[in-house]
Amino acid sequence: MAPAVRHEAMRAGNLAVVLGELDRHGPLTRAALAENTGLTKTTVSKLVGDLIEAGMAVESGAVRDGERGRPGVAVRLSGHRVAALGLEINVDYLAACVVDLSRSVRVLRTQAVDNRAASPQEVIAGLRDLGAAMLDEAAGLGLTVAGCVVALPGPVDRLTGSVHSAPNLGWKDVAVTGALALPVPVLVDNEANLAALGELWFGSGASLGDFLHVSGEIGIGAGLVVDGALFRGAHGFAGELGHVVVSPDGPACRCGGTGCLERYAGQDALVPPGQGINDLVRRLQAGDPGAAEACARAGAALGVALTTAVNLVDPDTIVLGGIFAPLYPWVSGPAAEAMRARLGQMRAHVPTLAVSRVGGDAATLGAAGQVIQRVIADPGAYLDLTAGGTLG
Amino acid sequence: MAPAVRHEAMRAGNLAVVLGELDRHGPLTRAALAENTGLTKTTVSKLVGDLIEAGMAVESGAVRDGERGRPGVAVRLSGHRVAALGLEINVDYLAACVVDLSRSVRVLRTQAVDNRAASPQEVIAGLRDLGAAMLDEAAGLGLTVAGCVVALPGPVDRLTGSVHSAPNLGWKDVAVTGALALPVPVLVDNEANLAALGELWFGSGASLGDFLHVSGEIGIGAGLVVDGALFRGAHGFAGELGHVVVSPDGPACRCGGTGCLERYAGQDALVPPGQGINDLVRRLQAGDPGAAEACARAGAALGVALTTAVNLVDPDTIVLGGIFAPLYPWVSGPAAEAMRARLGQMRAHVPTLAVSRVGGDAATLGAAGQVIQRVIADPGAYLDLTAGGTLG
DNA sequence: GATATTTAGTCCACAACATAGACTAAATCG
DNA sequence: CGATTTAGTCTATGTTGTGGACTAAATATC
Repeated sequence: MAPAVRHEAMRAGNLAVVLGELDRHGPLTRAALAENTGLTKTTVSKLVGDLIEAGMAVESGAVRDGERGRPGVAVRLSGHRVAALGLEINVDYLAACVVDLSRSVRVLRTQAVDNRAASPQEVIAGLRDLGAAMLDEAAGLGLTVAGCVVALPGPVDRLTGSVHSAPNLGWKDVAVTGALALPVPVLVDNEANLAALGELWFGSGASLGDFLHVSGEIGIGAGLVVDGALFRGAHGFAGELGHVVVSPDGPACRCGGTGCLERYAGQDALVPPGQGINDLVRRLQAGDPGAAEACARAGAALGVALTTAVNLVDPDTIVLGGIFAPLYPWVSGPAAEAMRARLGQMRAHVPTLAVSRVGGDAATLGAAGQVIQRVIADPGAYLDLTAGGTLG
Repeated sequence: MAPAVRHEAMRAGNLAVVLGELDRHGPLTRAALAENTGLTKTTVSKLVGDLIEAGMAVESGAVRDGERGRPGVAVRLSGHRVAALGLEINVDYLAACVVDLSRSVRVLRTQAVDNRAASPQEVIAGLRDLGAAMLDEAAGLGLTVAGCVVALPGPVDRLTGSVHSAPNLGWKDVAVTGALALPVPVLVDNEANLAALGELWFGSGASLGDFLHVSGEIGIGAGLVVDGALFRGAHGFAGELGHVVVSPDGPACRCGGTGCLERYAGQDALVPPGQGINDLVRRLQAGDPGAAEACARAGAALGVALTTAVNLVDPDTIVLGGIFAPLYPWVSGPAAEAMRARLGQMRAHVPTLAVSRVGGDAATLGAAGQVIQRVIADPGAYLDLTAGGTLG
């Protein structure tokens, strides 16, 4: 049920309206904010005052809109006080970043580690060290970290902060949030979900409407962004594109099914064991016809799965990330062709394919971005956090 | 952007909180409402007073909770004043219903007409007559109709109230809202979407969480309900289950693709032309092995498509409606088996299959229910409508 | 260069709403 | 019958946004 609306909720709501407007439509004067939000100038002035005091907004010089009249003072999001920590555990690396309220990446670090060889406890200990170092660094920059999100390659229970099963890591029933023990609130989330959000906030997402972001790795995941928010499904396991059935009589998959997309377009289907995607790209660039053929087949299978996804979920755009980003020139054509052939007659608008603009850091950035998003959506909850903050 | 929160919005929000609580948790005393919503007794009393004055709530006798102390007065939704009109245009009938605020069906009427033989203008004129008759009848019952939703078998543009293309009706670019010209606000929506909502409000939906409702007819549509609201996708065309690819090399489909679910489990794939579903059911009940075999094949194909849907969209339950309701005993087994085989290993919870409890009226009822839902979600917008209302 | 005009931002009296707690009402318990 | 308990109302108060008057700072016009 929607919570009762009290006076404080009204206040919090309007703070969010003003901060959200600053976030979306750049620097604005108080007068313009009043115009855009429908609030009075008086109210906007008070709210902006509070945001500035909390270090979430700053004045940034006079602005003449060309017309006559007294010039206004531009107000914009401030990146000087509030920040977020993004962490990522993946098969062969740990990553961390600090992002400030204006979504500038202030620190970004990656550690190559073979996490399959280590126990979950060792991996989490390593992540804690990395996270703690990032928090120190953030403090050194004068930043107060509002929270932390951890990206994991597998389905997670966000309520308990634990992983039921992450086959790629070899994890089963690992409690992450508790074990991490960082001095900020911690949430965990699925890597594919966060990569989609990373694309939304740090890639081409702002110019996209609703989109489906495909994270091709060993498994193939997808994140669906609708109205600026993730669609998670009833249990948080939506977006398992890798196990969409491409051909019911196809080869057996590790999920127990047959003919899943993963068997046609996952990394293991494209690259012989021991090699990486870069090897494949090199062969493709050298003009190896067998490699091109394999990619075309994978692209066609991807196109079938995406057709199905479009029919069910109706995204506006489809962004290919992960291994499909470097393979885009060889994969996207056949995929788009399959979609056009199957969808073109029924739909006025067949979704466009696009490459991911964010590289391998999409999930890490999306993790931090999710905290920032939360702050912007409810600044009232974070005013205290930062009021007594560092220098300023 | 979320609208600015003004005083009136606070009021409207709390009215919705109270009315929503009454809707979900049955008759409650003012004290219990205060407890449940977090509002004070004073505030609840004022809000309840307004709701009673507007005819949206009534007091209904004293209540002793068994304990001692002064007994409270139970307050519940009132069905005596506010109502909604649901209309449906389908291939071979028109239907209409009047539903009151407490979601009781007050009038329900169906007219058998061959709408393929008539022009869209004639069909809409017929619907207008039916709708106007229902409005008269509602007025006779002392009901004020807050709005109307029209269910159509095809994708609609809800903003303009028009149908781009409804192949089953043979319609192309028909503006419905404008042509209908009823003296209440009119919206149009897709039949499969509304059938899902019909199941939510008039079937087993209340006990379900998030669910996918499959409407099998000549085409196969689906509506996904998440958090009590429809998931529509970017353009409102989500849920086209009928064109999910079951087998990429399968038979050609009228959509231009190949191997769509519709070709395996649509009405035309199960029943020879000229016959209806009832004929098939009769053969099945008589023990016709060929018919049972055909249903099993259709069920298996449905299971493959549903597996894909579960992977992408993660519903909690799947409700089979339309032609799959009478065929449930013969179709659900193979479908469930396919899903279990493909999903059981990965997922802790494989969605349950269930039969629709609402019959062919699901979409009509869902249409009216959507208006009721809107009133309950924002009673403030409808207070005036009913304040000067009929007798009382 | 002085004055009018225009736009930005602040100030102050006021209105809308929810709150807290005192108060009245109506039941059961002893 | 009085004590206790719970429901509901009443009154004074607090928080928040509003509207319009006011000040500030620019350009346009004469």
